[in-house]
Amino acid sequence: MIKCIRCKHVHAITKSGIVRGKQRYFCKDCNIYFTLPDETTVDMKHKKHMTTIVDIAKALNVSKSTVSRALHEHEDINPHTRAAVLKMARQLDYQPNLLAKSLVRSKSNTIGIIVPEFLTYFFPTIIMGAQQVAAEAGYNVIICQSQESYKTEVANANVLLANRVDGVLISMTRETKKFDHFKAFEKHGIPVVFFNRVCDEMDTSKVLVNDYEGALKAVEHLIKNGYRNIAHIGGPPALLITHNRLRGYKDALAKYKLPFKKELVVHCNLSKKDAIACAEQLLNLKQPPDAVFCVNDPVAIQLMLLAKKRKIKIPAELGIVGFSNEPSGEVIEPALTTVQQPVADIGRSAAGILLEAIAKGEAYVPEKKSLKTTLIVRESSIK
Amino acid sequence: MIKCIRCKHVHAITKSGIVRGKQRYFCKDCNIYFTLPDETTVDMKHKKHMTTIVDIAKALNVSKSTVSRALHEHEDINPHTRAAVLKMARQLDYQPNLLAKSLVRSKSNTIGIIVPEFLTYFFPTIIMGAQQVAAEAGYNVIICQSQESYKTEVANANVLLANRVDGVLISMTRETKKFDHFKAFEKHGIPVVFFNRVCDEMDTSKVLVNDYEGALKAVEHLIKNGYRNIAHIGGPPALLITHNRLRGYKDALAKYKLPFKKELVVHCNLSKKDAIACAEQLLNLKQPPDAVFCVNDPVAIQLMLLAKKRKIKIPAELGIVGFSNEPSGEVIEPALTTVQQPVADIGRSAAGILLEAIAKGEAYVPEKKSLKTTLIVRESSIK
DNA sequence: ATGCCTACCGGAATCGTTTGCGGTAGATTC
DNA sequence: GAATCTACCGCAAACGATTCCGGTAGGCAT
Repeated sequence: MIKCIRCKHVHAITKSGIVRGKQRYFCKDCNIYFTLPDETTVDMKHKKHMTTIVDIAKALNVSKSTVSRALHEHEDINPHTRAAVLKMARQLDYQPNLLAKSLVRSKSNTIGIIVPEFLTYFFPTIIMGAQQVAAEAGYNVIICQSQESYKTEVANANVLLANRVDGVLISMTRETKKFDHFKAFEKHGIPVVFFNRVCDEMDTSKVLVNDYEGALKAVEHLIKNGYRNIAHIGGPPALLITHNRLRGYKDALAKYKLPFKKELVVHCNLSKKDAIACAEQLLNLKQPPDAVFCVNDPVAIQLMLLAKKRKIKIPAELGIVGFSNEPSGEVIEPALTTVQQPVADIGRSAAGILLEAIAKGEAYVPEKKSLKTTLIVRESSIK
Repeated sequence: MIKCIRCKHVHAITKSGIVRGKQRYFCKDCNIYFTLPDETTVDMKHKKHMTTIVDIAKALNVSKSTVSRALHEHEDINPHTRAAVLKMARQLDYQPNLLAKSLVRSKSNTIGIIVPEFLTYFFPTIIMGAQQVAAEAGYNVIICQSQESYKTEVANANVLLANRVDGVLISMTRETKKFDHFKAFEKHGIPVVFFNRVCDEMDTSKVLVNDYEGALKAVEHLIKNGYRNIAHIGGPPALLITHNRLRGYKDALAKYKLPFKKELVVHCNLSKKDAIACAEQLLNLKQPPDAVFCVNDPVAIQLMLLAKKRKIKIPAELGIVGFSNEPSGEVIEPALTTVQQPVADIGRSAAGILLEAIAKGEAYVPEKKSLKTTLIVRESSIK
C-alpha cells in the first residue's frame, strides 16, 4: 500500500490524478499531496563536477565567504587561512565559474564584435588586434558575422545583448539603414565603438583609416612620377571608403591642375569578375589611361593581370597603385605599389577605446580616431 | 545620541570598535551590534536595468515560473497567459540573461577555439567555417590565440574552462609536448576536437586533411613531368603534417623507384627567414634538385623568389609545388602549382563533430576525419 | 572588571534563470 | 456526493559566485 510521505500511514490515502505521467496521492490526515519518488532512474549524479568554492570551504571547514575573500586578497582574511585556501584550491584544481561571477557582478568581461564578413584577411586581422588588447585586459571576445545582411546583424546584436557583453565593436553591413539594434546597446549603457564602416547617426566612438589622405598620396605619387592621364577604379557607391578615396583622387588631380575626366572613373562592386570588367572598360577607352589608382589591391591585381595579357608594359605604359597592401601585391611582378592601412591597429585602437569606455562608464566621452595610411612604393608605379 | 536600531533607545548603547571605516555600536539591551546607515551615498540606483522575467511577472501579476514556462512553450501553461507573457516580453523588450541560464543549466552554449595564430588566411578561414555551423546551432564562439606558445596555450585552456565552454576545438602549438591542460577538459566531460595540429596521445575526435595523399599526388605529379632529383622542404619535426607530407614524398619516390637522398630533405620552422635559409641550402648543393616539393605555399614562394634571383628558370630548371593554395600563389610568375586543402571545411567538420559530441555526451565515440586534398596544377611544375 | 578596540569569520541576500513538485479549482466519473 | 481527474499556477530550491554586515574572541587600556 501507499504510505503518506509525512505521517507514514496508509489509511487516509486517496488518489489524486496523474501529473506529469506519475500517479499522485493525497493524504487526508496530513492534507498533503505527493507523488512517489522515481525508483527507476538510478543515481546518475555522477556528472563531472567542477570544484566550487563550497568544495574548498567544506574541505577546510570554513565558510564560502572566507574562501571567496581568500581568493581575492580581501583584507579581512588571516594570512594563514588565505594560504590554506590557496593551497586547497590548487589541490582540487579549482576553476572559478565566470558565469556565476558575471551574474552577480553584472559584468561579463566579454566584448562582442560584429563584422560583415570573415573571408578576406582584413577583418580577421582587425579582430586579431582587438582580441589581443582585450585578452590583455582579461576580456573575452564573441565574434559575429553579419554576412552583409541587415537581418542577421540585428540577430547578432541580440545575441550579444543576451550574453550581456560589456561593450561592442561594430563594422556595419553595407545595407544597414536602421540603427535601433545598435541604439539598444546605448540604452542599456553598453558602450559601442564603430570601426571602418561607421554609423554617422550615432554619437559613439569611431575608428577609421584616413582613406582620403591615402588616396591623395597615392595619386600624387603617380603624378610626381610623370603620369598624366590617371584613372580610378572605385568601390561600390554605398560605402564611405569609396567616397573618401574618390575625393582624394579628385583633389590630387586638382592640386596639380590636371583635368578630371569622368570617363576615367569606374565603380566596381569588388568582385573579381566586376574588377576585370572595370579594367577592360578602362583599357578599351579610345584614350586609355597611363595610370590607374585602384580602390584596393585585388582590383589592382586583376587590372595588372589583364594589362600583362595585353602586353601593356607596367610601369612604363601603365602605372598602377592599389590600396590595402595584401600579401599578393608583394610577389606579383612588377610588385604592386599600394597604400598600407594599419589593419591590426584598427582593431587595437577600437578595442582600446572600448575598454576605456567600459571603465569610465557614464563619464566617457566619445572620440573619433583616424588612423594614418602609408604609401608603399614598389615597382608598378615608377616609370 | 545614538539610537539602537531595534529598541530605539539610547541608554544601553556602547561603542564597539571600527569596522570598515565606520563606527560600530552595541546595544546591551538587544544584544545587537550595528553601524549607522550611510547617509552620504545618495541613491545611485539609476543603473540601466535590463528587464528580467520578474519584471514581466510583476507586470502581469503572475509568478516568474509562469513567465519562464510561457517563454519556453512548456505544456503546463494556458495559451492565454502565454500570449500575454509573450506580448509583455516584447513590450518591455526582454532579453533573456544567458549568463543566468547557463549557470542553472550548467551549459553555456559556447564553444572555445584555440589556434596557434591568426595571421595567415588559414586559421581565420577555419574559424569562420566553425563559427558558421556553431552559430546555426545557437552556439557562441570564444577564440583564443596561443601564439605558438605552450604557456599561453595553457592559459587559454584555463580561460575556456573558467568560461565553462561546452566543447573545445584545438589546433596545437608546435611546442606543445604536455597535454594536461587538454586532459582537464576530458576530466570534466567537455568534448574536445583537434584539427590540423592534432594530439596523438588523446583519444578524441580529430579532423585533418589527408596530407599524405596530397603530398603523394604532388610528388607523383612532378615525377610524371620528368623531374627526377626531387627535394623536399618539410615543416618542423614536431608537427604531424610534417611527417605525413614527408611520408607522401618518400612513398611517391619509392613508387617510381627513385632513390631517396636524405640531403634533399630539409626542415623549416615555417618562418620566412628559415624558409630562405632552407631554399639556399638546397640550391647550394653540389647536385641541386631539379624540383622541390614544399611543405606550404609561403615556403614555396620564398624558394621561387630566391631561384628567380639566381636566374634559375622555373619550371624548366626547377619545378616547384607548394601546399595549401594561398592567394599569392596564383599571381606569382610562374603561377604556383599547389595542393589545395578544403580549409573552411576543416572548421565546419570539426565544429559539426564537436556539436555532435556535446549532444551525445557520454555516448559519443571519437572519430577521425580525413579531408581530401586536390592538386591544382599551374605553371611552376610543367617542364 | 569594564569599555572599547582590532582582526577575523560566518550568515544570508543577491544576481536571473530553470524546474520539481505541491496546491487548487472546476470538471468528470462512479 | 464522494472520489478522482485535468489543467493550470506558484513556491522554493538550485546554479556558483560576491558582498554587506553582524558576531565573536582576545587584547589593551582605564
